Amino acid sequence: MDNARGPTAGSPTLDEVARVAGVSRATASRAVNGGTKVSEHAQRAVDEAVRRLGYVPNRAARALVTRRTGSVAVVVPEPDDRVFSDPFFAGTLRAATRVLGEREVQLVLLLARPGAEEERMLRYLSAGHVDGALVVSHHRADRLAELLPDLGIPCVFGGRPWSGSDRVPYVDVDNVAGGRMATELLVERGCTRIGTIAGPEDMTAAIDRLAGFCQALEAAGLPTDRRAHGDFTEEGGRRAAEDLLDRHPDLDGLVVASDLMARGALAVAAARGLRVPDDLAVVGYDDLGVAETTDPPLTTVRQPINEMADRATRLLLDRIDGRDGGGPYRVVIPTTLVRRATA
Amino acid sequence: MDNARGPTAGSPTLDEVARVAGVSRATASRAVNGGTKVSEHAQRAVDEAVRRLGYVPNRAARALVTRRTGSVAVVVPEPDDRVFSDPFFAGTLRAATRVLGEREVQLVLLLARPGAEEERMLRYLSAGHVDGALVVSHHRADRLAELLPDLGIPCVFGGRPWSGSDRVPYVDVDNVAGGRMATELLVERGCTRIGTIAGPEDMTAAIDRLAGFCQALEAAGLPTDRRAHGDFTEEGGRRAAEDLLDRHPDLDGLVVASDLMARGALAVAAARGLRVPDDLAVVGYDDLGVAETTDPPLTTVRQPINEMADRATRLLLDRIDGRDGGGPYRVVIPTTLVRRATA
DNA sequence: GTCCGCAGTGGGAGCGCTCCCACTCGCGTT
DNA sequence: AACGCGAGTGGGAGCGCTCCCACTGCGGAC
Repeated sequence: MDNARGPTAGSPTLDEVARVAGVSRATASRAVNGGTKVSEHAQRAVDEAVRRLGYVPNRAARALVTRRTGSVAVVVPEPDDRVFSDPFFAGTLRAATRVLGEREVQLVLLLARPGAEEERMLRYLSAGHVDGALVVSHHRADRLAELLPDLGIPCVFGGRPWSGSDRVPYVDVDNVAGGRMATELLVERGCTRIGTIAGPEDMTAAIDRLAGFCQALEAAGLPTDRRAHGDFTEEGGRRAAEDLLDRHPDLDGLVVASDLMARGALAVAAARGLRVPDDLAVVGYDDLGVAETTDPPLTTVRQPINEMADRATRLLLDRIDGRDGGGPYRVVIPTTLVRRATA
Repeated sequence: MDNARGPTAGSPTLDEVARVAGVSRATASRAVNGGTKVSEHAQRAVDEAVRRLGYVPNRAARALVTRRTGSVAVVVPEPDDRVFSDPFFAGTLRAATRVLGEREVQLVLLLARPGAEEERMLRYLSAGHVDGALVVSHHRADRLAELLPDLGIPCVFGGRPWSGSDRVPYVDVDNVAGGRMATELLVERGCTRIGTIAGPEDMTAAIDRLAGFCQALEAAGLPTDRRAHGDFTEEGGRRAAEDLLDRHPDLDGLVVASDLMARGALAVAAARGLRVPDDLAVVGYDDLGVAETTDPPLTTVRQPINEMADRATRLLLDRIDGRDGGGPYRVVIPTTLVRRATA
């Protein structure tokens, strides 16, 4: 059971680099990490040695002394298994990967359902195994926004957190404005019996979009009580649409809090023989790939998910590096309306 | 710019644990890591000290000496941004997270499009930053199956790899049998003009399903040339169905290599006024959530994705631990047919 | 001409851990 | 009574790195 081919078989160390370059280990170290106070001559020698030996710094050794792990966690406290069916995650993960990759920071994925897994996740985060945490898809029930700041680990939320919004930095899209824009479009179109399929009540994005919906209707002097809630999935949208249309068969406008749900609603409308947009105008939310492919193509509110994740990740990196005093910090990104065929 | 509150502020070390427990650091270490050769008395004292101090081992220090990082990479060499829209990933990631979590191994997500990002990914893997790699969604163009074994890092493929299948361990579902079963169902049903929407030609899963399709048709003495290819997305399925039905309007049976594509095909059939299953019987592939919600509900081949990812992850862990000689190793998991309304 | 300052350098300590090895001690064996 | 032996223990080295600090030259200021 000899574990591998002896001790340092392979991986050259900084010592070897130093020897080959004819300098001390300290100088080699300085040369490897952005050469402050290193003569041009020494720098070249070290670069050359690194190249020849194929030297790669040992992350563990470096982490031991710097107390930095060079990795950040993407935390997904999602009770629902279908997390990934939401294109929101794809975009977030992809953008985070890119930004982190630029800086050679590794992305550790932490998937945890509330309960026992959440326990372990918190333990993990507080153990200092990562330098920071990016929290995505936060729900009211997970008390992450309250707990994380006390863990002493830098964190940034994607989407406005519950309760802790004064303690925790976050990047969000302007969901209130988005909900308002979607609704105003229907008002301008001449709809007067406008309803909404809102998202889950334990997510701030859903609450905010609903608030925007109400604002627009109140401004137009229209009632705001035609509502149903879905869980951001297509099936949930279908059920909510059935429910809403049963209760309000005279609906002529519908604001849906996600494109996936809107697709479900479109199917229900078709099944009931409602022509879209003539009988029922529909506006979705996301524009992350599904809106183009619905039938008819969905008018929707675009979330600049890529920009959002990008900003959030950079903000986290900044905080890890101690830039920007560590106070709360928020970025709100505007949304845009994308007109297609349903409204 | 004082970085945090001094050096060891907080995190107790093993030394402190040892002191509190009244034993040596060596004994404390033994007690903390599965207590071999530790007296019951000492074990209790250490456990107590760990609890009181809230001790958590420093991963970096441990990694430095054991030459183990305690993390594995999940490699997704996916050229397509829509990776996550495929429920295949959700399942894989979720199962891997669970298995890895049990052992306190962290999951590092490596997303890399072929090209520059792939370069970096390979560099990363060879630098020994992770103990092993689980490769998911491998394509012919990424030469991972050839390159990885030479990197000296344990790896397991989810799905049969191209070319390197003799050098690389993998876990796969029996796609040939799955394709055959789906096709046989249509044959038994009495269909005689059976076509297929196959997956991308650069993925083994697609090739294998197509092979099963051909086997079944040949056994029944039916022609196998009614084919179109899609990219496993709904939109791709739609396009392929249009194409296929344009070329063969008389089709009475359709085997589709993924449920998402099948949904697209169903939409096309509906648009053309074809009744499913009476005019056109359809069988999908996956049963990972979308098959239940199509209209009508899709008859499909179930991939035990959870079991597959579970096995693959455990296999990887075994190889990392040096169990099972390190030779090639393959697991092929059977699929089952799930009958719903489309065939 | 002496001295200060500063760029560049190397020695060495030490991060927190594991593991090798030498040691003690109580027991059964000869 | 002397010995061997194995279970349990502690000392200490060392993993590969960074960073503090002391040192060497060499230029310019006095």
